[in-house]
Amino acid sequence: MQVRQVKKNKYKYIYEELADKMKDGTFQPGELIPSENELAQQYETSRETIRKALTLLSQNGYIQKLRGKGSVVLDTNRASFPISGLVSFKELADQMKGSIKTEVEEFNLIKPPPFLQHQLQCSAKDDVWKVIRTRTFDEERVILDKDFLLKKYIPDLTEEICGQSIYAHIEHDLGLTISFAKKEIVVETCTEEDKRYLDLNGFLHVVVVKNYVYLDDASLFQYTESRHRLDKFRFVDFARRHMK
Amino acid sequence: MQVRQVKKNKYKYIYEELADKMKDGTFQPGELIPSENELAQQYETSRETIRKALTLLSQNGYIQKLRGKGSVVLDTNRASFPISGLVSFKELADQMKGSIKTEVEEFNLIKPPPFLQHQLQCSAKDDVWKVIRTRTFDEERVILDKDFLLKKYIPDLTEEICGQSIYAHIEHDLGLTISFAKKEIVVETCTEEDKRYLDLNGFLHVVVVKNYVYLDDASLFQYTESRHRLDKFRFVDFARRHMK
DNA sequence: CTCCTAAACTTGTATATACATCTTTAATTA
DNA sequence: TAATTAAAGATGTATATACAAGTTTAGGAG
Repeated sequence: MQVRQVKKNKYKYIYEELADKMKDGTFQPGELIPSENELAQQYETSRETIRKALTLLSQNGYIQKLRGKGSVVLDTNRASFPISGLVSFKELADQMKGSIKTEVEEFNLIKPPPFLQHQLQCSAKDDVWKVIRTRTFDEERVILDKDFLLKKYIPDLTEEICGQSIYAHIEHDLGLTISFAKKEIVVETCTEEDKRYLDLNGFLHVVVVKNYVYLDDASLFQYTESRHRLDKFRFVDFARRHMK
Repeated sequence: MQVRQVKKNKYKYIYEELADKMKDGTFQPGELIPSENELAQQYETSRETIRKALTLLSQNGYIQKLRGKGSVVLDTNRASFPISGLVSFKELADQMKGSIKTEVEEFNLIKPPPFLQHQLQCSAKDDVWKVIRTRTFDEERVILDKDFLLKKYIPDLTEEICGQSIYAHIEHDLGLTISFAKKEIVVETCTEEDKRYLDLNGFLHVVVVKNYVYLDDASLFQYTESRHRLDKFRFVDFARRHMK
């Protein structure tokens, strides 16, 4: 247990620690975790701070709060449960077995055509990084990622960075915070580009995940199309109904 | 403005009212809403209560909180934005144009085969409602919904209810609260059942949305497969990254 | 006029208290 | 013994205060 700064993120620390205990099995699904008052004593903090941590756990599908009873641990073991969207390919790949490879097929700076101006809500004069990458599982290219990033937010992008993780560069190197995304999933017929870059195995359609990604200050900085071969697509999500 | 009960849901009321103001355009995207202290004065409440309402708005994609600046209104106008999953067909249909029709194709009580026992985490002796419905848009049957509900939670289901909205029956008639769901989206090759019930127009695959739906007390009561014709499938989502 | 600084305002975190509401347990009463 | 009641314990909501930390504004120094 590390030293905590005075007024900073105690509840996040508690959230992380409790989440870890559920992931490593210290808390088993179906069990009740200690009550809010007990936890407040254990962590030498107030009940409200514990409640903030538990609210986070509830939102992310770790627990269900039962009024008058306690907080029961939910079953989150469905293989590699991403706990809701916004997981980059790199993060996903880290959790998976098998041989995974990323190849940068195209990398250049462009002036956005009209459709991109619309998607990125930018002008024709803005510079945009265009990155096309393929993702290979078991010697098959099954995902085509088309990334468009505004240069005004990401000034220094290289082909090497794209071969690793763009998100890591943004968050670690640039110190920016990716905050939220709007996601749309549809199915489209394959384009010539899909046929050129992917091993389609005769499939005529791809699942397209369109992502509009925003920074901390609510500025849209990236539009991404992730094009998946039908048989290799899978999306899992946890959703609460009334968001209380 | 209605009378509020003493210690009940003031922050939810404020959340609803502010959300309405964003939906009807009183607050425009890009604008800053009044500060927390101003809102606390307007609603004659404490800042903490306002903060709970704003946290909800943030989680549901209505606003972005900017430290030191204020809360900016996000653009939620992308046509019929469901604001994250768990939207039933009935709720969705209410928002859409065109002729939409639901037809109950099968309705009976069964003993669950092994695969269903696994999906619903129940025993072979439990009674399960099996409901198969088709959804028709513009004279084409494009969605096949296969619902399996545990009778011990939903004792009195009728074919009439299934023709309307099962969710409304559960929440209004039975007074139960649907709390959360785990969702999985994959693509599968069409089954004979798909071909029998849907107008597939030559498509060989369907998008399958598998839903595990839970009640308030964390009990799993429903497993649903929603099978969509490829060209009619669309899923939109709002997701925050670090869930703070 | 320009630059810098300090004040004012904003959201973020931590703590404390009070009471409501629901569940479970224990005690009481018939 | 059985049913009812009361108490204890759990989470939910509302309020208040204090300070931290980021942003903007206003004012002063040069």
